[in-house]
Amino acid sequence: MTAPASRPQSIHLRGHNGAQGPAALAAAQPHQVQFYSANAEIYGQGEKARALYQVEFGAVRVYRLMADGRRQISAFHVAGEVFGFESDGHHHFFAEAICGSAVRIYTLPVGADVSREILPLALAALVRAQEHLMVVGRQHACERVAAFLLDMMDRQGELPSIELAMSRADIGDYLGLTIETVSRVFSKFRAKGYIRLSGSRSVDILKPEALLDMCV
Amino acid sequence: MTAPASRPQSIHLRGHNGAQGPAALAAAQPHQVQFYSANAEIYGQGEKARALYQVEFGAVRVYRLMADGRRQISAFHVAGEVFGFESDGHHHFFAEAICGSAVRIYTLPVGADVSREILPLALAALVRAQEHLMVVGRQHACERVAAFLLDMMDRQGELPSIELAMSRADIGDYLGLTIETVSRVFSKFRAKGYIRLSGSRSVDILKPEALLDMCV
DNA sequence: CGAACCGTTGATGGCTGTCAATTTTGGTGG
DNA sequence: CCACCAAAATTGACAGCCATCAACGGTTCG
Repeated sequence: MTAPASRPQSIHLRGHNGAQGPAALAAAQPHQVQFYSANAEIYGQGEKARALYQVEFGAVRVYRLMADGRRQISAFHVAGEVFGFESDGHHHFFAEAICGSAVRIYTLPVGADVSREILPLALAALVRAQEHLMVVGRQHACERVAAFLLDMMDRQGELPSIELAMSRADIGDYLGLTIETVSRVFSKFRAKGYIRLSGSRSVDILKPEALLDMCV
Repeated sequence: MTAPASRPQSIHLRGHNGAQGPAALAAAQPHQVQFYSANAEIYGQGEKARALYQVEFGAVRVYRLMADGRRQISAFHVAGEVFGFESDGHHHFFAEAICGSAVRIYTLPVGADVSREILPLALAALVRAQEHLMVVGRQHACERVAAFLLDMMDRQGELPSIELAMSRADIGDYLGLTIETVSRVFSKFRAKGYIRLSGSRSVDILKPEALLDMCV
């Protein structure tokens, strides 16, 4: 998982909310594809923002840090998804490649036509963020992990077998849990027969209904 | 706090991220102002969305419910702020007046010109939601309440004296805490001399630096 | 004046964080 | 192909924070 571009993950390009897909942003200016190796920074908090990013393959984490090192990942992005929205010309977050990844970079000619294309993407991101708030704010550890696994399954074509690009630490920082708690929940799900693990990053969802029930 | 339109809260209209204010959405169609009494529903989850909303006075909560009644408030909105963004033509959340409130309703002629106006508002909302994720996912109870109080102070013109429109239950559901925990933290802050309470909804911020320090 | 609601405070338990040790995994080099 | 190593993941013990349950005071409204 350290070698750049080592595993294209999933090339399934279905937009998650039906709002975004692999199609190019027609009105954006000529763009380029940039490769990032694992843990490479795509942009940093405070940087000037003048582009949008679309994952070609690989996976990206977008996060924020506190002074003492606590981290909150606000979103993961996989192939086809667009990220990098910012509100005042500056990035408020960090974005890093999780594994070797390719990202298409759209520079923005801040025009009305672009707004029309971008708005639905931004709104979808907003809804996702707000829904994730419910997970982090009001659900127990098991429910959070269940929601995460189902979300990942959903994004990888609803196949019952998923490949996680991210570590337990990433998952924990996404769900507001520690690595230990994430690990314990994985073990618990395995013991109950809900999932099967082949290595730590490969998960078979054996009983999606059981996981779905946990989300209430 | 129950009588409609009883207390205009703050008419200070400074947009929080500098991105939204009291100015009308120029390109939107003729609009109307609607009054809502306390706890009145403005829109419900699943409803068709065809409007944006701007608070004239009062306060609004936007939230989501789980089947068992757990609630997560994703945002509060006060005078001048715009809410009601949705991604696929349907509302994914509930919106209610917290106290008697007036809301200006903009019906949307889905055009490019409108997108240009709305996009910055949507992006600001996105950043706020993602920042709130950090609070809920990674901060302790005291830090969450401190962040909340400072945010409220910020929105009411940075005056050290703030009027809370919302109950402890609302605050708890916003911060991912119980009413008891919220109440305990308020008491703790009062004991430490960080705040002073005049009634349960009126708060004087005596040591904003102390609260700021807690947010790390 | 009583009922209902809201907020506060106390006692207790459980979930999850913390600390620590061990095992597994994945990668490297012989 | 196997040995070795560092990093990641798992598991256990324990503590602490916060949720839960409960009781009580204050305020509002009928």
